[in-house]
Amino acid sequence: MAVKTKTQILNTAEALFAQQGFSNTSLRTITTCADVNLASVNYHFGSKKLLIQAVLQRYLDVLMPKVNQQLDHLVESVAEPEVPHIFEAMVEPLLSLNNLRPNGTSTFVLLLGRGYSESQGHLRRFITEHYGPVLMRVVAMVHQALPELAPSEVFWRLHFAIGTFVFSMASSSALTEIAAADYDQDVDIKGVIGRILPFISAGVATPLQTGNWSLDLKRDIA
Amino acid sequence: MAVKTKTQILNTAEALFAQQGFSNTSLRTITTCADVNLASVNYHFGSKKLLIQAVLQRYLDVLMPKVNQQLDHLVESVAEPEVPHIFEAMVEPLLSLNNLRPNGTSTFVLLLGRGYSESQGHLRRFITEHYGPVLMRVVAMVHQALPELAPSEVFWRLHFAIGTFVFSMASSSALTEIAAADYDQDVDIKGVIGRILPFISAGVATPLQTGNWSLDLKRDIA
DNA sequence: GTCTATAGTCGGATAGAC
DNA sequence: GTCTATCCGACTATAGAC
Repeated sequence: MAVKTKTQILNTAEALFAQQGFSNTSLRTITTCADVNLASVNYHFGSKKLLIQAVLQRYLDVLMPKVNQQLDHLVESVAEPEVPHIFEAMVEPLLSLNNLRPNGTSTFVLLLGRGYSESQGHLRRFITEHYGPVLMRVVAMVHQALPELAPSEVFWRLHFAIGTFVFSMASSSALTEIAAADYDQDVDIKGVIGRILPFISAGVATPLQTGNWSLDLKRDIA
Repeated sequence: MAVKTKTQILNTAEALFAQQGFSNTSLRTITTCADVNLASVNYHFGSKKLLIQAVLQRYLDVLMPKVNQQLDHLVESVAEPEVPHIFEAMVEPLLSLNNLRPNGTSTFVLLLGRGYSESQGHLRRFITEHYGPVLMRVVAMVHQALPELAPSEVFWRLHFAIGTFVFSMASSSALTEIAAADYDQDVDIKGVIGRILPFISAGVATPLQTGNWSLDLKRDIA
């Protein structure tokens, strides 16, 4: 029963964090749902912050090496990988999280989104400290595929892509429901990802606007 | 002093909500910063939830008619409005919120993002109940601009676009922080919107993929 | 309308017995 | 490792004097 309590807490916490967010999920709710004692969280993890990090670490420790591996394969087979190839390379590692745990993919992406929008500094620091090199590599490869873009522009577009991904995962149950009801479609998470990839690839790789967007706008609406 | 307290609360609350989110902003903080009594919030608004709705309503009552008006102008001047035009048409009303109040645009968009990511049901219900028709109109116009796409595909892409926008706004403090630290950039809300528009326009209007994306992927990583 | 004071709730964290 | 019991802080909301 020693190890079991710890993983039981992790499993329950990640589900609740993904559903309700970090700050809206209390340790009391977690321990009640997990059927463990309230004090055991602090015993095993030290604090709520460290529990949050542990929940994400379980996924990142699997995901990041696989992404790195896929990028290795990519640069071996393609001399100059384009943006869609780079994004495609990340899909298989993401989907493999479903083998790790039921609904592992969507859960992980949801947690990632929570980390952003609740903007708790400790989480971002934790991720960049532990998995910085792989993240840097992705950014560098995208930049190499789009040399005409300034580094800051690459930064913004990649975060927009993450935003698209995260929001869609967060709403995916609602979205697939509507799709089923209104369009008679049966779409799973793989299907959603398949629809997102062209969207974000086009967004990231779109050429720079020649004129000033705002000025063009002003003219149109004047 | 009768009306003044009420608007003072609204002004202070919206700034704090935008900065820190709804649940992380206490009535104590609001009333202290507004230099009014703690009990006055419940006297004027009834509850924290209704205060949140009142804060957003002040913006939506100005924004939504303007969006509708811009769409009127658009269909008058352009026979077949394209996707970028439709998105552009929403920018001027958004930016006009800066005339309503200092930093009105960024405040409103931030609030909207918070509303999604904190996913309090009452807020989304409030918005769709009060401003549904204008939202429906936008969907119809985008579909008209992309007749080759199935309605379901339009549905998916518009939600991707919303996701990009909402996530970026909700995380904009985190993003602008990183941009300032790593790229020495000082980006305001107009800059963020200007970067998002080309991204989501390209994503929404991208041609359908000829082959099966997932199968291409499988081949690449096999 | 505005204030003080406080009730009532829920949160994270810990001490100490077992 | 696990439990009970509890501390202490922060919050929403309200009652009642002015």
